[in-house]
Amino acid sequence: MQPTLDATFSALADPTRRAILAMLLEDDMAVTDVAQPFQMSLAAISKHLTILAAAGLISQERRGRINWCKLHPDAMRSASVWMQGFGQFEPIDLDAFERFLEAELQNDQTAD
Amino acid sequence: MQPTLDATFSALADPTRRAILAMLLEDDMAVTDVAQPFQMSLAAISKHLTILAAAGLISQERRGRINWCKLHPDAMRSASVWMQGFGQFEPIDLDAFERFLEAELQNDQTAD
DNA sequence: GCCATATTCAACCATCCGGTTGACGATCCG
DNA sequence: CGGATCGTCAACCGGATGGTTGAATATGGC
Repeated sequence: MQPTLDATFSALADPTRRAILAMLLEDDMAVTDVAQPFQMSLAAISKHLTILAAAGLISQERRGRINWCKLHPDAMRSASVWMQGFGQFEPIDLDAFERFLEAELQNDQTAD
Repeated sequence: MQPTLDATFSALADPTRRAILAMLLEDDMAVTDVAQPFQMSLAAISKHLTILAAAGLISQERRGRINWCKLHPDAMRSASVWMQGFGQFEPIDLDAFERFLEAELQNDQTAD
């Protein structure tokens, strides 16, 4: 069963969670490593990850004492298709995407 | 200035608001007409419309005592591009979109 | 002018959300 | 074994969110 549009969109509505997804684009990560760039507590990040997992956007696989987080971009498909129904947006503008990613990361990682 | 991804995604996170957008795909509508299919109060719908307008997803133009709501799908572009950066989702699947729309409307309009 | 219509405003309420801290349960390592 | 590391759980907190109702403000039509 696919997660709902509700779950997807509200998971994506938080900048911290979007930044996490962007980080996971690079590689799978342990929870502690995901949390490292942020100012908030580990517990807070853990909650965010739970929400992302509930929306199907990531999976968490425990190996030893490490919980590996893996991106599942397919979970965005429904939401993406839904939006595209409102107007065929250009297939993909990677330049724009890069700019967004950078902005996101700068906003959220608050290099101290 | 473009509304933020925050505003866009959280506006889209509510099923009522998504249903409203779907309705506006057909045509511009007055607030009262937008509210008609829903069970909640007019004031509640009015608030939803304010949120959608703040996110740039609709505009409201007052003509006489009627406030006309108009869809602005372009406001979804940033969010759409952001998501597409996580995987090139098929350009557009109109069939899937139709199904989603129908599901949305059935869920939200709660034919009394 | 007066009444109905269209819409927002203001106050209020319950619930959800994002964060905190502190305790706890596992697991790895020396 | 014992200590450090990884991560979640539970309780708590303040502020946002989604809804309500009732009054207020235009505007339009007779």
